[in-house]
Amino acid sequence: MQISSRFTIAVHVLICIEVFKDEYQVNSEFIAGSVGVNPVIIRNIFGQLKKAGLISVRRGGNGGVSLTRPADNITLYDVYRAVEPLEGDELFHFHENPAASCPVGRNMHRVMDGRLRKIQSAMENEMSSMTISDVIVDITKLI
Amino acid sequence: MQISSRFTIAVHVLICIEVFKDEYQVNSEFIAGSVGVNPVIIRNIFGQLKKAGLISVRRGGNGGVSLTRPADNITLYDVYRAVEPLEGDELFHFHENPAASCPVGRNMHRVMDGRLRKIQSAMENEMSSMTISDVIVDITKLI
DNA sequence: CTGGATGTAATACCAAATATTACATCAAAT
DNA sequence: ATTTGATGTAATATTTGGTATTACATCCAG
Repeated sequence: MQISSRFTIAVHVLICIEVFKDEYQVNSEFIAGSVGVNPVIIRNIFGQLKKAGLISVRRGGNGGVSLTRPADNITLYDVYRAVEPLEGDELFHFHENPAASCPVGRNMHRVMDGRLRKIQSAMENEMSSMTISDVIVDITKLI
Repeated sequence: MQISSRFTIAVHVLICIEVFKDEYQVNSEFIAGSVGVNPVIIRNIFGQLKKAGLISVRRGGNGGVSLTRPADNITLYDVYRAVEPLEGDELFHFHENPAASCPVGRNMHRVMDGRLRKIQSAMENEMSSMTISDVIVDITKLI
């Protein structure tokens, strides 16, 4: 199962906010145009990014969004956590009812939990090493 | 979005095959009992593990399954790949229609693909470092 | 031939992602 | 204060995928 596109959309959102902040009024409609989705999708992501403290949103006629901290202080992991709320922060889903009567079923969690967490951490650490600023640097070169 | 329980179930299946091979006739019904799911779920996973070359399945009255190679030569990544068929092997899902007219939308893939792949590789490398045998060693200690 | 296992189609249900409409709410500008 | 234009969010629909279950065809050993 894939990680939903909300993650890449959220990255796209943050990049737009930073790149176009001086040229345009960056709002949900503007960003929706760049991403290619419905503005409501963007607004919902606004809500998640706001709750995570990554952006601040202004309502009203001159509304729009802006970053609450420098782009080099926002990692891809921050974004991931903001928009992919996993139950108990667990990337892997465990089958619910292993048989307590079976020596294997009874111990599956004990032997797997640590390993699954290690796998998940490897991924999260890699995400933590990349910032929105890094991505903007690369995209600016291409523009 | 979580990785489906097929992965942990498949690990459970392989462990059962190895641990109980001398004591019981290990078939879909037996394993389903240990995992706590319907036998058809197990049979479908049999199909995926078989296609990946990890197990061989015998039909008929004395049917059942067995590993095709030593448990220390089956990594968690092998299992993951067998049962989580991702489109184009991509863990992350990209929004489909970024605007070609926008300098950010136009270049999102170029600047993100490498990073996403690096994140995914970190996870896959970690999985590759763990074998079914490792898990069995731990579970045997607990039994 | 038959019993017991796999293989798999068909179906159902549920949850989540995504899209869309509609409208309440809010803030700034006039 | 009214208007304008933006966010916030509820409601709904569609689609996809995971999971469960039944039914039955297929196959193999004895």
